[in-house]
Amino acid sequence: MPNYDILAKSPVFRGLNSDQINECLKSIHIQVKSFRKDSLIVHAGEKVNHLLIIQKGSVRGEMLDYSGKVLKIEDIESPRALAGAFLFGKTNAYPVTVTANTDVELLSIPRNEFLQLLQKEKTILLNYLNDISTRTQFLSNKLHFLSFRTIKGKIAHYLLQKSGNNSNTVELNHTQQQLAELFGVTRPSLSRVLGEMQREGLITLERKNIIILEKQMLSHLLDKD
Amino acid sequence: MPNYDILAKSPVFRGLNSDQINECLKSIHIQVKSFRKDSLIVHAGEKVNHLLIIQKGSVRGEMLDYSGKVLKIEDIESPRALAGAFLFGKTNAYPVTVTANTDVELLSIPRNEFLQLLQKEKTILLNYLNDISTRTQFLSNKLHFLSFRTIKGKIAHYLLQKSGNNSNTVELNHTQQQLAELFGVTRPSLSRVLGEMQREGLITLERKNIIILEKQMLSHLLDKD
DNA sequence: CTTTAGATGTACCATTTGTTACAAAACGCA
DNA sequence: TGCGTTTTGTAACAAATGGTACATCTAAAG
Repeated sequence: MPNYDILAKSPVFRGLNSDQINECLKSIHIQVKSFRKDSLIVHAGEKVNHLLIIQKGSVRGEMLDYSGKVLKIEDIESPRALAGAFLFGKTNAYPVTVTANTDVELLSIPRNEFLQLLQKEKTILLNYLNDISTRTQFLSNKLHFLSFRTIKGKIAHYLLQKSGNNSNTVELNHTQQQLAELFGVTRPSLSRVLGEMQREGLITLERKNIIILEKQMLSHLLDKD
Repeated sequence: MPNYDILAKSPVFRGLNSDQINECLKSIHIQVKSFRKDSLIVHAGEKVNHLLIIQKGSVRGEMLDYSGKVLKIEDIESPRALAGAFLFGKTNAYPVTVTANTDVELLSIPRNEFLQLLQKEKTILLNYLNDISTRTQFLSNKLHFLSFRTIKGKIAHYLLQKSGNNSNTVELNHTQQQLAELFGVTRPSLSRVLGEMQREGLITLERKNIIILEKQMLSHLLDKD
């Protein structure tokens, strides 16, 4: 049966208390499904017809390649929802195969019932819109970022964005290793290019800071392409 | 004043007839704003507080770089909406500067009023969810695609996706130049790699078709990373 | 102050891709 | 068919990045 306290923390029901959620769910047709550890929950390519919210446990999403080998793994934990943006839209199929990491309980809401919920409860609607929109914005930014071909371009973009219009100092909250992963390049390559840019007089490297010396020059790196 | 016939074709109001749209808009507070050709409509970074639907004319979205130079341009034409996914979500600011290509009329709906509309009209809600979701899915796919480092990997992914499970022939609807742009690489590089893959016995190149010889080998190219 | 694990700088070479240029092939059209 | 345009194949070189290895530096723990 539904655990309203957990659901109250989920991205969809956030902002409602247990009683309100109880009230909402009473009027629509829902199911709670249980899965044993390591059992298959959804297969990649299956149609998405229900909103699935993880009420208990943890699952992993695995992208299978064409030879059946695992490509990427993302863990999704207890109060989150599965593939929110795939409930609507054209494709309408799970992009990943989902497997239970632990014993799992899922709250399953059919798409049409969920639609009713969205119309009835403004908070849920807003939550859901926020969730999808935020993801879209994130992907959009990521894509823009990856569109810079060279490492130098990515660094320039990153620094200019971080520094804003006034400051010339960027504080690094990440290690070079983390930055490299963010940029999709290897750590030594990143380090090398940072060194080059310092020798060229564009920036100065300090412990946890990077000081921008030639903002003008940096922005010109972004012109091409 | 609102042009209901045009709006009936917009992604948001699709499926409703002019009368129904008229009915919807009567109950909420909307504005129609006019802009002269080449005038500034929104500046990048401005808060998105209204859904803007282009009722007449065409606008361009320009991403300005840090030195003030134009980076990319996207044209948005008459029945479409501006920055739909940015009405909600965290960032909530226009990612582009929007300028009028022609004389333009925009239907402007405040976010809160639009929320009411979403709750009242199921069709509009569904339209809007479909729109955002489709964009999210598109971006998600694009990102997955770009995550393959090498040209060979991208080709392999492209061919396997296009061919499906049964067929071994992929019909090309694009020139190499178009494919290269899709992959984000130069045309000669693409051609070279295609040649290599043919010499390696993975594929056979024909005029408008590519025949997959070693599906197994192709999929193994996607394993790493 | 040492110790030690993690973070960083850097060097060397192999691969990959971009750039430019040109020739051959295919295509469309008069 | 013949001509001009577009598309494709390919070569030679430059530039960028990856992979690996190792030395140095830093910071936290003792």
